[in-house]
Amino acid sequence: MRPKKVTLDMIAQVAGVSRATVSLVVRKSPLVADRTRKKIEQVMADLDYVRDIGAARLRNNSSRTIGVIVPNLVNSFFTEFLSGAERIMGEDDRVVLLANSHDDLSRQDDILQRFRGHGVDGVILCPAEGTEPGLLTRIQGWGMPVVQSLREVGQDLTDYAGADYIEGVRLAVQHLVDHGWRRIAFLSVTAHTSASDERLKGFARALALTGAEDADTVEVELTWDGAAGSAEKVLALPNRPTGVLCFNDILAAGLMLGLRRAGLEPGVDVAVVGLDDLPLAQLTYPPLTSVAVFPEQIGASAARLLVRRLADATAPIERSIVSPQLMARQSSWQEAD
Amino acid sequence: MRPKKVTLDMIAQVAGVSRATVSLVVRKSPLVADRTRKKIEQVMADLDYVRDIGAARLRNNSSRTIGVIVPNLVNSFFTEFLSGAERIMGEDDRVVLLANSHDDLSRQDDILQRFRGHGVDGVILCPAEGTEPGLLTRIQGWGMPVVQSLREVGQDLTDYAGADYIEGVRLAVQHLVDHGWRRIAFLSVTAHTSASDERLKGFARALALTGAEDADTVEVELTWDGAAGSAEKVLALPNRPTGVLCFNDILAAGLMLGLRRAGLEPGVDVAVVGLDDLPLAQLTYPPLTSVAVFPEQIGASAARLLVRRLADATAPIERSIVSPQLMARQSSWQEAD
DNA sequence: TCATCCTATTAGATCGATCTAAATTTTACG
DNA sequence: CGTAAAATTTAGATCGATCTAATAGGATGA
Repeated sequence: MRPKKVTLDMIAQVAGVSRATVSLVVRKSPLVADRTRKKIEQVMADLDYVRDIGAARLRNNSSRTIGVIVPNLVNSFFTEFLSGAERIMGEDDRVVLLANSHDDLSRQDDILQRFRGHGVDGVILCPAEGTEPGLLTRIQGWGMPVVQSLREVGQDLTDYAGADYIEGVRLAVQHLVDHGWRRIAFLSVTAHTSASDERLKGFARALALTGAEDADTVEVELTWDGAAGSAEKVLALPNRPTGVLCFNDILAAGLMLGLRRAGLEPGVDVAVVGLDDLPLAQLTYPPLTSVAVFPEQIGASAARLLVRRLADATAPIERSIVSPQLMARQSSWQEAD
Repeated sequence: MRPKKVTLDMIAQVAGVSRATVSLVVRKSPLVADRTRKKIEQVMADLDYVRDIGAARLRNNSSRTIGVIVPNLVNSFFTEFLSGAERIMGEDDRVVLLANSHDDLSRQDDILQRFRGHGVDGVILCPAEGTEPGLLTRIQGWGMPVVQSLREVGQDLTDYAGADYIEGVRLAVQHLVDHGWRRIAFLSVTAHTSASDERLKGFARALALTGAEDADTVEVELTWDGAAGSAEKVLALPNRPTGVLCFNDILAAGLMLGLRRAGLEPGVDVAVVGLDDLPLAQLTYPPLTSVAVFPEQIGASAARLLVRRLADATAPIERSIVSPQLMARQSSWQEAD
């Protein structure tokens, strides 16, 4: 029924050479005479040959496959991240195995085993909440290179690609202060990862640096309900803030809606600033001031770090940090109209 | 350096049985005696054995890998779609290869070749703009089962999972009419795929069905610039609409901003309705009335269709259509406040 | 006791490409 | 022309699991 697969042997047969020679052509070795190469390439094209990478890997141990594990996929942040990683891997003629840990440790373990069984060459991991540094060393013990991204566990265990949220938060706070919003609160999330720690740390530093007044930190869940209820909590702060910096744009958008429901005009009565600059930041009303962190670029960097490590397992550990950029919009900066 | 890989042979050696028996245990065959199985399982656990699926596939032709090709990844619609597909495949102990065609035909071809080389068991394809039906039959000629999703090319060539946009559009138009917005325009995209055709067709039908007045169709590019400029075009229509139905929520959100910039209040002066009900629909101001199409479910359905076809290549072709649901919000339905 | 039928296990070939080491052909040069 | 050196090509083993067909060891029944 299904047409027999075209193999190296067939090509060899038809071209009148040995399997080994054809293999050399496939791998673009310079050892083959030009005339021979031409002839073989012709036959390959005629028969529509497709090299079986699985079989190749069995012998030479490179599957040209890498795994990416993200903790969720509903946030479009991760989509862009993936998109960047996929792009670079595609350029290097590799393929991306995708999996979603849902921030669940045992699921994350399952995925790693599955990836291992599939012989992936390496992994880009955004560790699930609660991941222990031991996991990283265990993975490396399997001979599987890892790059962490967006979140980090352990100190200098692996290469890392991420955003500079410390600087991002500083930009945001500086911007608020520059526009006269001096009593600032931070709207954070209940889940604790290096991603939230970093922002909190950045917030403390930025306050010190700018001399702004700390109106405290509020934590909500990173869900629609959490976002919806955030305004209430923020407005209940004893020292009511004039500006609020949010963990990400989703919370910021939710906060703006809540403020409005409470009769306050975002950007006029209270300034709101988000982080990440997702596409939705441009679509809220008023458009949301946010700090762009370029997830596509982070994904691409993570991929590049992994490719580099695959080429040289002994290279020194590297960190690639993408610089953030403030996108000032009307949620913090009403122009006279 | 890197610890030698644990193979079936080693397990066999240690357990004092043959490789073949161990293989039977791995595949959970009932042919093995209980005592033997126990012993072998113990050894596998002790040595941390991981079955090499690539090697297995070489012999038995199932890689437990499927490919998913989407035309872009920045739209969070596709993320949710992916998330659903990945979930079902994970449940079936399969792994997802992800690739992004960027709606580019030659890139789509490349990806298919790459997938072929990796020996994927099947593909979920959201065909790039301009894909010919011939491609589908070609893929099937390779012996590679395909499920189309979200977009469809050709008639009943493959299984298909998608949303019922005809009904979705009907719901939206009916809703507009019910709330007194009777002169309705459709804001579409310049790229023509089955996805846009279906919505346009649905629009024509819905007008006929509800007796609403056609205020014409406007096409813009599905980009931020396109969305931003859409209001101008809509307002320039000779027969200025009182309600606008949009291709998706991104355009709808852009349109609302544009309307506001032109001094019109969305939901009061002009009703706006989106399609897809992305998370951002709840975060715009006013919150956007939209038709939920449940991309996560569509992705899951596509995956289920593919799993089914992998099990039985001769099964009749099936279509799985998820029913849409109207989410009424304030962009079309101001309550007195 | 022996033929028969299970049940449990296994030897050996096999999937498709790559690697090693050796064989063959070509070229170069005295 | 002869032979060493260089350039090409190749036979055969190999990666790790699965499949086929055959085998060993009981249990059963006549």
